[in-house]
Amino acid sequence: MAGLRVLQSAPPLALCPNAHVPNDCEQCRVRSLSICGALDNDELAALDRMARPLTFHARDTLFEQDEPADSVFNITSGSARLYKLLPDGRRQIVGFALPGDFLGLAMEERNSFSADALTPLSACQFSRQAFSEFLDSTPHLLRRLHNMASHELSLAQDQMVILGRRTAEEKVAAFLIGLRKRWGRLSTSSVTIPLPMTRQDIGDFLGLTVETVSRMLTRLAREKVILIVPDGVRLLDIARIEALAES
Amino acid sequence: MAGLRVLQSAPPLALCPNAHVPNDCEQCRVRSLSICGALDNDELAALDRMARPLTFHARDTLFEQDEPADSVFNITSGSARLYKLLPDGRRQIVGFALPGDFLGLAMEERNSFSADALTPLSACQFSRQAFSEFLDSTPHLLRRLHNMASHELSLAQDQMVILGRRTAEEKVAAFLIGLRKRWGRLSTSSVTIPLPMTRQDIGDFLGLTVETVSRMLTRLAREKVILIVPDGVRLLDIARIEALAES
DNA sequence: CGTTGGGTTGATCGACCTCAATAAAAGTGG
DNA sequence: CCACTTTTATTGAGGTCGATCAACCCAACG
Repeated sequence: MAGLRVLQSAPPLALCPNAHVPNDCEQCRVRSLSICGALDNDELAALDRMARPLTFHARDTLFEQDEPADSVFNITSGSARLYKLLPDGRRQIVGFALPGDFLGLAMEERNSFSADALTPLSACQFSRQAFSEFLDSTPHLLRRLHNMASHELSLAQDQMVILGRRTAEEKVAAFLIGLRKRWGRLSTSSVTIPLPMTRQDIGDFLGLTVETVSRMLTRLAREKVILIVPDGVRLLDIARIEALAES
Repeated sequence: MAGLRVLQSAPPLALCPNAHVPNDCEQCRVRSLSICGALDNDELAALDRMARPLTFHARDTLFEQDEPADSVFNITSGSARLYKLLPDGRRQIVGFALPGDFLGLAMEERNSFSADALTPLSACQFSRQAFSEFLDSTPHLLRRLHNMASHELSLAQDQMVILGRRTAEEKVAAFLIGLRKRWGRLSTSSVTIPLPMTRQDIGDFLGLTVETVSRMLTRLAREKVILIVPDGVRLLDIARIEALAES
């Protein structure tokens, strides 16, 4: 996997299945949110034995588009961007992965997009082969995976509406509301939304240029709808911003 | 289901599971392509007993966004458009359903989009409840469903690239290439691509206006890349159009 | 026939892009 | 800890692609 660099100085960040420290899963902060939540103790132990805990630096590549998909990943902390590149360099970000997200839902031969870390990131890595076999013997895990894939599909269709039929301002508002919802599931209150990605990333997610994203954020800030803070925004007028993002 | 009108003069169009004519499935032209392809004879017979064959006129509604999703459908002939509406009337078509396609992959409580027939259409209808239970007892059908959902997700991500990062001309070219591939799986050769949808529909799928779609098709026709024929287009220069749609 | 729902074409407009400059922040090495 | 570079963010001026507005054509159909 070209460009993949795994941290050697692995601190005990892995919070999920870990081959060396069995049953680490039980302390995993994202267990109930991720695929693992579908498993009983015996199954969790079995999955545990298959898992390799990995950590990545910001900007490290998890995997690249079109390469053989030997592994699937379960993110336990940090965030990543998932993107497709056109031959001429244009980029479309198809999603941002947060803790609890599973990469490799499709279980296809090759990756249909690239993924790299936006922040230091830890994940449980599984051999696709082994995971697929485990799936065959654990139908309710398959059901869980299918539900997650269905949910992803639904989000992708929402994103199609945003990309195809919304103005720049609405796009940015919808993006913030969408992220708020996802962060909300992980932490408690969510008036302050962390933005680990750059303006360029946001633009490539929304089908806009960096400049337009910056202008729209500035405009929202000028109108006291949001407050721009380091590495995030604080939502000051949630009703206004939801009205803009209204679906 | 408001607006749903089922043809009463039901001609023997239903080619899949049929409660009144058992084992019709075996003659179903789309069996191998649809979910049914995953089943052995006994399972097919069981599914058969659950199926209600339905036919719709062009423009009939199959189901509507936000309504309770009591049924799932397997299209056996004809085509449909799947779309989301914004409160102010803007529309995004999230996909076109062709024979063999399954509607209701997500198995959620409510429909996340509306669907209506573009042509006379026949489908096998299943109670979502009953289908879900059947799924629990037939893991390889679930696997099949998951594979189809994964494929849908992948198509949705491709569409995100098209919507976010391509020009009007590229969008139209990519649309034609994408349809060609899908029709090709159903029939034999595919230089002539049926277009059962209007220019407005194409526009709402690609994030363009009717006028722009019309202009792009006219331009491609003027440059002898395509030939516009009644209810479709003929691809004259497939290399050129694939270059435009290049992913 | 008149009507209606597509489809095409032209003229004009504007939302967003492009290009450019500057500012602010984050590394990097001495 | 401070110069220096590199990356990211902001802001402005001007250009362009696709939208909007409007006219017209054509085929289907009652």
